[in-house]
Amino acid sequence: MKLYNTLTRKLEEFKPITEGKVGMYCCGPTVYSYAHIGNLRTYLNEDFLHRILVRAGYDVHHVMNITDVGHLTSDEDTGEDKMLKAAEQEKMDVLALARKYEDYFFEEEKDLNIIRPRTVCRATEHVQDMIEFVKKLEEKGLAYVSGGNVYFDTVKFGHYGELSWKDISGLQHGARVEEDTNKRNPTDFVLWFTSSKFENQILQWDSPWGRGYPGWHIECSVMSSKYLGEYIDIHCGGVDHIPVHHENEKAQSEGCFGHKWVNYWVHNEFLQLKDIKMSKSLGNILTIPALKEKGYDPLAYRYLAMTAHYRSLLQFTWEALDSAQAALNNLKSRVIEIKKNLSGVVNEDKKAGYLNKFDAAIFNDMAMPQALAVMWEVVKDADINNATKWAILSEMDTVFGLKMDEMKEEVYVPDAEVQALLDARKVARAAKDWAKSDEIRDALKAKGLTVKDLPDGSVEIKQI
RNA sequence: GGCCGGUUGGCAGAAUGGCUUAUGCAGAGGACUGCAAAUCCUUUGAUGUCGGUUCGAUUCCGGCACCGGCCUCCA
Repeated sequence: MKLYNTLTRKLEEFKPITEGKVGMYCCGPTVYSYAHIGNLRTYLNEDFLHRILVRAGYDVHHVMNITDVGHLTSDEDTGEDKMLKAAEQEKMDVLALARKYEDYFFEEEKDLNIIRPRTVCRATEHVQDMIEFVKKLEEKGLAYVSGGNVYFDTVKFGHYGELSWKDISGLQHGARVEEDTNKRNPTDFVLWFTSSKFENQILQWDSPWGRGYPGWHIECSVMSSKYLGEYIDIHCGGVDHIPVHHENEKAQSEGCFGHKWVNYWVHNEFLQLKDIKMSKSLGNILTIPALKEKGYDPLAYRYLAMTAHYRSLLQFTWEALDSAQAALNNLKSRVIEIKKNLSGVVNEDKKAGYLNKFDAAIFNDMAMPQALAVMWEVVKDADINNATKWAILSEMDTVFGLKMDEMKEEVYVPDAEVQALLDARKVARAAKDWAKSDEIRDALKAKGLTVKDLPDGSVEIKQI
């Protein structure tokens, strides 16, 4: 399969380090608040990648970190600690807060049918490993202590800036952020904090440099190498991570290991809300529970995410979500119809033809919109039987993850009151008393029930 | 200030040097229905702008306009 590699800015043929296996590390959430649907677009895209790799026959070891250690809002020794701030606001212990939002996060992922990574690792449970890692960097002369903190020396590292194609000399340092005068170079970043102003930071550990806590980037280098080794096939994250977080992870990892670290860097574009930039720090977040409350199926959001390529900005509008929900509903009724009668022989030629077309799309840098178009072709193909359609669709759904196998007619059982209304309407219709019939239909509609008069004279009733 | 990306029908969003510019939703017409709903059939509709290259450009190149991103934390 082909993947776009941020490092080379090119589409490259994917080749695993070990035949048949893929090690994939994805930056996970910082658990001080709910994950919003923008965050989740990235995790959805990573789920598609995971599923596509599985379809390609790989044994995928998917690792995701949970950032549950307080980290500053910047690489400087300034700013505020987001976790600590949230914990104060919610009057909770920091760790309890982290667990709470971690649980919420996986609930949302479950609603979106995202496969849980094989390894989920928490930063707070790997602090000793981080200390060892920083010690190695220190031994190699790539770290220095200044003002009590330990910093990574990006100039000594030698090839900093490769990922974001950043020219260090051209950076306007301090233009938008307070300068940390402890640093030797503007791009240097903290590996271990001891002298930050957060004396009441609850999550602190002893270290050779004093009591403190780790810098933000170190956890990813440490945990990824712990679970995947020093060579990683794919590293994912949002595009926002390219210039700082991933650049820093890469520098410290390659500095520590002494060789190339990640073969393919895959970055997801943002979801964009019209007129609003949604971010946790601004507090204007839209979450899966919020969508559910408005009556949307979380899988409608999953569907929406599939309609755009992962490297394009996706404009989120309520109209777009409505259209995704409508498409999902239509798909559901089609799938239910298809599954009602699966007798007959599968047309293997047609099946192979469609799946080849599908694979061509997904293996070409995850062209999910095109894969969806192929799916609709199958659904609407009048020349193949249901057995063939279902054989194709069920395979496609291992990638789409729309739970097609669970789609079934929802049987509505009317209560006595509703049944009485239905009986009364039946009588009215038999007498051709249309006014009365319509009146009852409106009354049922007010209760959230739609009535369909089927051609055979029976009545179908559904909850809206 | 520096560096990037984008502009496709009503919305979202693919693709492509020429053939009907996917797909979903919405819209229109018809069948069906007492009327609806659902379904089925049919169907309208788009490449920001000005130039250039070319037999031919939505696609390649350049100017302009507008939108967005990054250089701070962020998926």
